[in-house]
Order: sequence, then structure tokens, then C-alpha cells
Amino acid sequence: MEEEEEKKGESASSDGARPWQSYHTVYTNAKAGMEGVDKEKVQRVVYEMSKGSKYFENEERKEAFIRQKIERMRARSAKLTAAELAHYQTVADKRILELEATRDLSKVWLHVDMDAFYAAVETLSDPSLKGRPMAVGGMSMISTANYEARRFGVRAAMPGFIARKLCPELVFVPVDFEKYTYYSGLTRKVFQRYDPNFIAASLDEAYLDITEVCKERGVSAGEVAEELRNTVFGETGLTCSAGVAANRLLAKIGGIGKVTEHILTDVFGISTCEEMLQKGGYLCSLFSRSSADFFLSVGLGIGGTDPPQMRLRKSISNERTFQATDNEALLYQKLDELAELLSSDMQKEGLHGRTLTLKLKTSSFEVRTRALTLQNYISSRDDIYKHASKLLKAELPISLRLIGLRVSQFKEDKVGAPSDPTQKTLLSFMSADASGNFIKGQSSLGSETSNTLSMNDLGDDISVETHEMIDSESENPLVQNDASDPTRSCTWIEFAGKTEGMHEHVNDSTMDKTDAFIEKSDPKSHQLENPNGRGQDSSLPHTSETSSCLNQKDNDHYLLQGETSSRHEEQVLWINDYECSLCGIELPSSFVEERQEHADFHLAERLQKEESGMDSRTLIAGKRYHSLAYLRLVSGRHRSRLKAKINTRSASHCLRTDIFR
DNA sequence: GGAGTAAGGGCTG
DNA sequence: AAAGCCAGCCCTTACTCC
Repeated sequence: MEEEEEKKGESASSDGARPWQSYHTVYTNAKAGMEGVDKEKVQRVVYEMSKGSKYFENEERKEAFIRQKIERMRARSAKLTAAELAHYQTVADKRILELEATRDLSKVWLHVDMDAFYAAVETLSDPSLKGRPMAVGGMSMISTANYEARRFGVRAAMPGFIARKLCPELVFVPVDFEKYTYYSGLTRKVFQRYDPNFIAASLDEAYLDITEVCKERGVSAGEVAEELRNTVFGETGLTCSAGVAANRLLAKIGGIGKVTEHILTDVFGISTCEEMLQKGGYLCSLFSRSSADFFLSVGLGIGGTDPPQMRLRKSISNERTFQATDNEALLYQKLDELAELLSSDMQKEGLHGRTLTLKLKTSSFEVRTRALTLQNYISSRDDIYKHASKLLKAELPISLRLIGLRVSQFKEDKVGAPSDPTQKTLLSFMSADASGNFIKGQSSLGSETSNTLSMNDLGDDISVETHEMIDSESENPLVQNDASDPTRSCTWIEFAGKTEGMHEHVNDSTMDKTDAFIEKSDPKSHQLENPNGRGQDSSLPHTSETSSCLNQKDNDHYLLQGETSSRHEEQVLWINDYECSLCGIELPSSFVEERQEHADFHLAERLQKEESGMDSRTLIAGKRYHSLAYLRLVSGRHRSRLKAKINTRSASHCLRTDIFR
């Protein structure tokens, strides 16, 4: 069926007789309990129920994008010369041998998957559901369908209204996570008896290393699997399936979904593991090393024999879908609710993060994310809301159907890593380079270094890959805090009136963004360069206060006290009371905070250059702190960097960090 | 030029 | 009328530092 679809999928309009065949969904893929389903009918119904909707239009856009990707890969594949291909085939063969050498047959893995878990739990609590087609979820989305419903083509991740069309007598039961968590706990108690370190992939899936059990009891893996299934049933009343293999990949081959399958079959004609190996040369030439390795491993059936790693949470998020709206008050209200929820979740786990990501889904199903990395760690609702609303503000006006918030880059003390290791690292860093480069070391404030840390404190010897944060709140007395909470934010750019048209580019290709901005900004920079231009007229009011303030920078007094930015603003002149004399950004006077941030940014830029000494050689003594004079003297290269920086929304307002460079 | 970092997008389960 | 939520990982691009 796939092959037939692929051919027709070339052009959505070419198959007018059966247009549904070019609408790719995952709803007809193989899934337990779906044997014998009339796939053609499902495909048609899904198409009929979908066509014309905004969701459908977005799917078509995505589909077109994938087709382009496939075309590009095909073109690259076709361009490969015989010599190149031979080379990459050698690379692939070598890699296959290397991977083969890592094959570990000493382990016995069991992949346990609860059958239609949510639906089965619901049937336990309401036996009248037994034997009737039933789905857990609602009209908009189904989480799980029981086997009776699957026979109609109803399945997880399918909208309820489509499911009901496929199966009019379908019974809907609302989701009840507490119930599923409880039953999941019961199953896990059983798993634990076979492997205390089993890996829970989700509420209803787990990987168990049963090597030891098999050895100790002298039983086969199949016997253990059978016994485990019976025990689970006995203790929960739920059934499960179990797959046995020498590694987790074989116990359950995952990682290749709709899109990847599409690409593999369409570009390379790969649909089996064997073909994956045969066409290894193509895979190695067109994919990254890690991707090619993954595909070759899948072809070889290698992977996932390593002991379970202690996984540290890397992010925490929430998102809510609602009736699409462009009502800004409503959107901010939703954002506030999410901030509160997220903050509460974070506090439950004692998490503090410094990267905040806002996720948006427009009413036309386009997904955007906007992120900012802060100098300080946050977890409070107010902080989350404050920064998130800046990100949202930059996108207005907009009609949304979903808002999400995510916090990542956590402070490490949560995992029980004592503060000492952080200190030690910083100190060892210092001692490793005691030649005054400590200042440089501090430029990595807030940056991550990967480190392997023995987690003895957690009561086991597992060596865990973790991230060590050298943060601004570390207890190192040499690292002082700035109370002004400078952020890496670009919210002010939205007021520039120069971003129109940028958002349209954002999702196409990142390359467009810089060009678009620089093009629009250049006239302004020319004005600055032109001694007769407007920039010249707007020389700075260089007050004695400002001067003395800035001249104190050498002893860090100025910065480390967390001076508010009201003084900095005097460095920037607002032409006609709205246009920045330095870069032309437009900011009405009512945007007090944004103006201060903007001024901070210019100050940081200037001081950064001062510290680096890169451009100071070109400065005229006595004029070092005159912004305009300074800006005229710095290289054009730097100006374009600055503009790019502004445009890529990573404009740094971080005084403290930058000054240490 | 390479490594590291950040941001944005996407795929997968 | 109506297409979820969450987390991890990968890729690409841009930029900075060495």
C-alpha cells in the first residue's frame, strides 16, 4: 500500500479520483489489533473528515515541505559520482564492521507493553465496557482505543470526531491519569522483582534486563516472559505483551516514524533492515554520522544493551490547547495560568532553570518556539510570567490555539550534587590557568561544561553523565551577584517597527532572518557612519556622573553593585524621543523598561569591547566613553555583528558576564 | 577552522 | 464544530572564542 501511495503522493492533484491516497497519516500503519482493518476506507474517511480544515491545510504544507526535502535528497543522491559512492560504501562497510564488533549478545532484554492500557484500566473499573468498542479521550483527541474499536480503524492520536465516523457506536470515556498512574504502579512492582533497575519508558511500557533472572533460575527468557505476564495479570487484572531480545532495539524497534519511513522508502527504496545495510553508502553520504550510525545499527539490529542510565530531567514544560483567539488579554491570561502551573510543578521538584521557551501554535496550526536564556535561575510564577510575556509580546498580534512554556538548563543542586564539585571545577579551572585568565573563566558564567560525576551521594555507583553549571549564583566569593537581573532578551526589538516581515521568514529558513534585518537596518548604520548624518548631531550628553560611573569599571564597583540602568540610558540619545541614536531602533518613551534594557545592551557592547581590548587600540584617548565616537571607530565587522546579534534575538544585555570577557 | 553555545524547527514515542 | 500533552534528541544556522 505504501508504495502505491508514494507514487501517487508525488502530486496531490494528480490523483483526483482517489485524492485521499495522497493524504499521509499514521492511522493506517500496523498496530496491534488492527489486522484486517479496511485501510482504504479508513484513509478515505480520515480524508473526508479532514479536508478543507486548517489542520488539513497545515498537513499539506508539511507534506509539501517533506516532498521538497525528499527531492533535495534525491538530487544529492543522483549527483553522487561512482567514485564518491564507492568511497562512502567503504565507509559504511567499515562502520558496519565496527558496529558489529560492539554487538553484545550477553544480555536478555524484555520489552513489556501493557495492552491498550488506559482502555483496559477503564474496563476494569467499569466492566460494562467489556466487549464494546471504546476509546479513552474526547471528541477532539483519543488517547487509547480498545481492540474492539481498533477493528474499525480507531486508534490513539486520532481525533474523536473522526473515530466516531469510523465507528458510530464508539463509547468515549474521559481520561483519568490518577487511575492509570495507580495501575502503572502495580505493574511496576511486578517488573521490579525481575529487574530492580528496569527502565520505565512510559506509564505502560518498560524494558527489563532479565539476564540475571534467567541465569540464576536456569529458565529461558520465554518462560520468564510468560511468568511475568501471568503475574501482572494476577496482580492487576491487566494483560500485557512481552518481547524478548538481546537488546532493547530488537525487543522493540523504534525511532523510525512516518517521515523517516517516507524518506527511506522514497529516496533510497529502503524498507527492510537488509536494504538498510545494502544502501549504507548512500546513508553515509547523505546523513550525518550519528544518523547514519543509527540507521546502520537498526539494519544490524544492534543497540540498547547498555545498563540503564540514571536519566536526569532536562526540561519541564506544559502546554494547553484552547479555542483559537487573538484576544490579547485572553492570551496573557492563558500565559499566566501556564506560568503558575509550571512554577508549581517546578517547585514540587525543586527545579530552577535559566532557559525559558515559549511555544505557540497559531490558529493555522503553525508551531513556533521562542526562547531566551537568562543570567539568573528562575522558578517563580512571577519570573516565568514576566519573561514569557515579553516573548509573547514580540509575536503580537497573533491568533493562537495553543500556548506552551518550557524551562530548561537547570541549576544542578537539585540532583543532590553537592556544591563542592562546582567549586572544585571552578577552582581547578583557575589553577589550571592561573595567569590571570581567571577573568576569562568567568566569562563562562552560566555556561555548561559536561562532566562525569560519580553519584555516590545517591547511594549507587552509577556514573552519570551530568551537566555542571558554573552559575552566577555559585558560592564562589569571586563571583558576585548582580541584583539587576539582566536578561538575554530581545523584547525591545518588537518596538523597532523593523520586524514586520521577519516572522514570515522565521519558519522558512534561518538564513532569511539576518538578511532581512540587515537590509532594513543598513540605512541607519550608514547614517551613523556619515559624519554629516543625523548620528553626528546626536552627540551624547556626557555628564560627569556618567563619566565617573563608567570610569569606575576597572575596580568592578560599578557593575558588581548591580547599578540600575537609569544611568546607562544617558548614553543613548532618543532622537525625536523615539529613535535610538546608536542603532536606529525605535522605542516610544512610554517603554521605560525596554529603553533601559536597550541602553544596557549598548553599554554592555561597549564595555565588552573595552575589556577585550580588540578595538580599544583604535580608540582616541579621552573619547573612549563617547558612544557615538566609539561606535564610529569600531570596525564595520563589529557593527554587522551587532545587528546580526540583535536580529537573531540573542542580543545580550548581560552586563556582568560581558564585562568579564 | 573547529569547538562551544544558543535558538528554532522537527521527529518520535 | 472538532486534530493532545510531554520529554528527549537531532539537525541547521548563526555567532563567538580560541
